[in-house]
Amino acid sequence: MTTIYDIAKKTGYSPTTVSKAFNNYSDVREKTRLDILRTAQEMGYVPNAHARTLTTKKSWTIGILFVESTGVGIRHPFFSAVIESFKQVAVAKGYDLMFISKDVGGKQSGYLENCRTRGVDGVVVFLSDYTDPYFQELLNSDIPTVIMDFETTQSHTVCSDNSAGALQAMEYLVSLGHRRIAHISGGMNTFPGRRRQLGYEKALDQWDLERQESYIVTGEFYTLESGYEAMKQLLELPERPTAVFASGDLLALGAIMAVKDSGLTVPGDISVMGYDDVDLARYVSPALTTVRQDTALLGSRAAEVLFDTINGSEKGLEALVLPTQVIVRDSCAPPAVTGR
Amino acid sequence: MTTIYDIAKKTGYSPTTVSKAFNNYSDVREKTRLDILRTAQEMGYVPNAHARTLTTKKSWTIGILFVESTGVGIRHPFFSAVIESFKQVAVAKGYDLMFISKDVGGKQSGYLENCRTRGVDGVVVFLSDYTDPYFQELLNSDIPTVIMDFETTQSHTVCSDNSAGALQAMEYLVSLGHRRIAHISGGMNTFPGRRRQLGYEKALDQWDLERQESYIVTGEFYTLESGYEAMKQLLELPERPTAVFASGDLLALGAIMAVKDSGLTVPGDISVMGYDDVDLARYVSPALTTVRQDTALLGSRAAEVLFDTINGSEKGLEALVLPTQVIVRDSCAPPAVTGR
DNA sequence: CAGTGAACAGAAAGGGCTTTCATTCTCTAA
DNA sequence: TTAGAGAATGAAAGCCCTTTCTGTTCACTG
Repeated sequence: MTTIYDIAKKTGYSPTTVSKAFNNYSDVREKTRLDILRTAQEMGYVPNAHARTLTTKKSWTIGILFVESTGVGIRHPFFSAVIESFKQVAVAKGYDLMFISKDVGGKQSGYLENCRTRGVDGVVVFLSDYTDPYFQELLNSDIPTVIMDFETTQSHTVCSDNSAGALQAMEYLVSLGHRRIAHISGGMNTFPGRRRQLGYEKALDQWDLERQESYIVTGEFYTLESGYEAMKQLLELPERPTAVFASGDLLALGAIMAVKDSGLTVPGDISVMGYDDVDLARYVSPALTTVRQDTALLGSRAAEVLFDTINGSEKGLEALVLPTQVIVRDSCAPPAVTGR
Repeated sequence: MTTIYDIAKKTGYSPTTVSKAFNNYSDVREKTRLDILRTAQEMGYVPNAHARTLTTKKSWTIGILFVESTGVGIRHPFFSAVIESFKQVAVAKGYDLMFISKDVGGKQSGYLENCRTRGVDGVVVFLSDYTDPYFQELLNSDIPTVIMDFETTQSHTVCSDNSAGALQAMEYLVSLGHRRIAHISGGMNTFPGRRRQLGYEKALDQWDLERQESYIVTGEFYTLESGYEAMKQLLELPERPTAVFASGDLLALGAIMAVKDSGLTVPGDISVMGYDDVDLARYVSPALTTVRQDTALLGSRAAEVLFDTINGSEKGLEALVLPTQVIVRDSCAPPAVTGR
């Protein structure tokens, strides 16, 4: 492995000058610099990031903290979409991304410890369970963080406007003429789930819609299966809703299957609306009407906020809330005019 | 930041002993070790991975090299599924994962350079274009690598048996009674695409099926759109195929759309088979009959092979080829008995 | 011609950890 | 009692790089 000492020896300059040449110090003559750079090239020199980090305390590494309970991991479409766009900004600024795990070197520890050990310059956080004590520990630390899909005053946060998104969805359904609209909630233990349900409830007030306890059913973990079960319940109601707003696309797909299985049609008998606009929403039949989150923007804005902090801008904590958009496809229609 | 020197000072032992205590050297008395560990805990000591790497030349980091042309990045379902399972093995063995980009610190360089700079212990490679000169450079280096979805004698490789998978697909179609089977190829410039097409052609021979130039159409980039276009072409053929084997699920979905748009049905008029079994294959209608790759196994086997190499097992190069499986759903049926 | 400042270069001290080798201490056996 | 064997500990060098501070040279200025 070639080091700056080897280059120093070969060129006759000191290691100091070699280092300076690489770091564009002004007190190195251009000719000297070129000489050193050329020799370095010839000798196949590659700088050692660890040695550099050791002295500069800067690792040019961002940690990705991503924990969710269902085991899909990276495959999670929302996560991967956001991270992809985050990554582009990061790479452009010279940072690389590293996954942070809870245990380091086989030993049970915590995120914070792993972050410190690895010396990351910042962390981007995706968590389904924000009550995780290890996460709290990280939050209380001085490591720059940006948290996705959550709100707290302890860190920068970036999320889309879940409540308003739900409201938009409801507005669309109302505009089609629906009055009996049910909600398949993602559950109150995830932040977006809570917010979307809140949006749903706001909508009930706002347009003075029928409010029934039984119109809110919870589908755990945003899975297709739980969406199916939730819809089954809704279908058995004496006063069946004419439309259903599901807190996630998979929930909506499950709901659609349940409707079909019970011999009814979507959107003929029941309209179903999703949330997220995952890839497959356009491919299913009927294509899913849903609320899209701007994942690309979420990722890039998060990156910008984080790098601003890392570079010491004193803007104070940012709580970005990004707008959503209703994507109209084929799973919603005006309610059937039934005997009344 | 607490260092071993701080602990040394506080406990009265030397830094050497402190270091040894952490690394379970046998020449540290148990009492001493416990004393040191407790003090470390109290002082909030966290080891510095960079310092350690600097001396040991081991970073406990695996680089992920993933480059593809279409811009989906991490969202790529095959990639993310494999990496997720790879990651689990890696974390269990104490390694963390880091994305390797082509340019390091804003400067254009190469994967190899970035790997060396970051001092990764190994690399797992996903590339759509294996002729990339930067990749060749890495391949020729001495950094342990495992390459997914590719075969070469210069590195470990892990891929599923694309050719056999295609053969299985064809076998299934033949078993349904099809004789005029077309192929929507992913193109010859990706390794899996080539192999699958090879399997298709083998099948033609094996079952003595109708062989027509025009039965092979290429859908670039495995996109839905190109699948659609490819199918359009096939539909215009004077002697229309009764079944189509597509090299990827999105191609197949596009094909199905084209069939529907032309007023025909799947599988009534034409059977369509995919490859990959992406998540959405089960959700579309008709649910897609396809060939599944065992992504979990691909990832974990790749990890094992790589860690074996890193830990110096001298097993020689491995070229793992994993079996595939036909997943029967609703997009294939026996050919319609047309006027003959 | 002394004095000044710019331009260029290098010595040396770290940064936090590991590892080799030497040293000290404590027993045991003769 | 003492040589010798372990057991326990530590000194010091090294990993590769950055940065501060000092030193030298040289071209000018007044």
